[in-house]
Amino acid sequence: MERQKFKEYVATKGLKLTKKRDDILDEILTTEGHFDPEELFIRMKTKGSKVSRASVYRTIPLLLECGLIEEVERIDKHAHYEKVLGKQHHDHMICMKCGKVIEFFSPTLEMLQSELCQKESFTGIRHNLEILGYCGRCSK
Amino acid sequence: MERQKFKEYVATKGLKLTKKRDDILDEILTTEGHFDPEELFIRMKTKGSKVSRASVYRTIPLLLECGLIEEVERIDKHAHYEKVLGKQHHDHMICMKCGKVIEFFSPTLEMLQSELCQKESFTGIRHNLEILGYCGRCSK
DNA sequence: CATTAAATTGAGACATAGTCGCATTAAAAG
DNA sequence: CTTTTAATGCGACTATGTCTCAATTTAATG
Ligand SMILES: [Mn+2]
Ligand SMILES: [Mn+2]
Ligand SMILES: [Zn+2]
Ligand SMILES: [Zn+2]
Repeated sequence: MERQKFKEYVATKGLKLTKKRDDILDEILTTEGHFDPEELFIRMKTKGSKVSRASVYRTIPLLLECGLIEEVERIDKHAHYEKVLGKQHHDHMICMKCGKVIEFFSPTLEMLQSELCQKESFTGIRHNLEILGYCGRCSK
Repeated sequence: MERQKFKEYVATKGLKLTKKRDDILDEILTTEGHFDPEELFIRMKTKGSKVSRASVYRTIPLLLECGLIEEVERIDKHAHYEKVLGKQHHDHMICMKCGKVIEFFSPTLEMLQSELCQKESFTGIRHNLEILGYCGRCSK
């Protein structure tokens, strides 16, 4: 069904549904958790794919635009994404010691943000909340 | 008083309070709003300072650590900072069309985040919330 | 199926942000 | 003033991402 969504998106944009784009989507769909473009590219290469780095980087914005993936963090100078799939939107807590990532979702938080946007006459499209600190294990 | 704080920080760390570090702090203190390291460096160069790019980049983490500046955004692959000075902590809404940045602060939001951290046994140190969308003018 | 126009691709050059090693210089302690 | 230690500038280097362009693929049309 993700492929269908992508196909439709690509069609409405007058773009072509190519084998390479499909391969990239495939690899992302079978990836659990967060990923970054470079790592994705290397993984595909390792598996024998003939895809190029440029194509990986060029496909990511398309998948973002049609809502199949989201940017979740931008740390250490590079972007990280995750597939949206059945997952509902969530934000992240990141442990500065061990790197553990805790995903959380709070309807109250989302609501509050809507209110804050309204107050500023701002039309919020998306947001990114990262809480940095120490996980339970590392706080000790 | 900022210089004093920096001086103390530097002392406790066994570092030296050099003229260059002082110059960089100076330039930041006279900067209104957000800045990025590259722009700061160019500005200092233009004003005739002999400071090097490396020193600017090396001083920023020190100022972060002692709480004189904060990282506020990481967009377009590069980091942006702002001085903390009298300003209270706040988060940002960023217009994806005109680039306008709206600063806001909500005690409720801060409180809620504390609760969420507690629920996850997470010790939150700092956070970064960016809401992307369209400002009042650009929503029209 | 063949033709064709438009989009996509890979390769590698290029860009940008930031980091690092090392010889030289400056700070501060005695 | 001397000594020790840290900081500096320079430029090379790294990492992440973007761009150009010739060659290829797609998909629409006949
Ligand atoms: Mn996630
Ligand atoms: Mn701000
Ligand atoms: Zn941890
Ligand atoms: Zn705007």
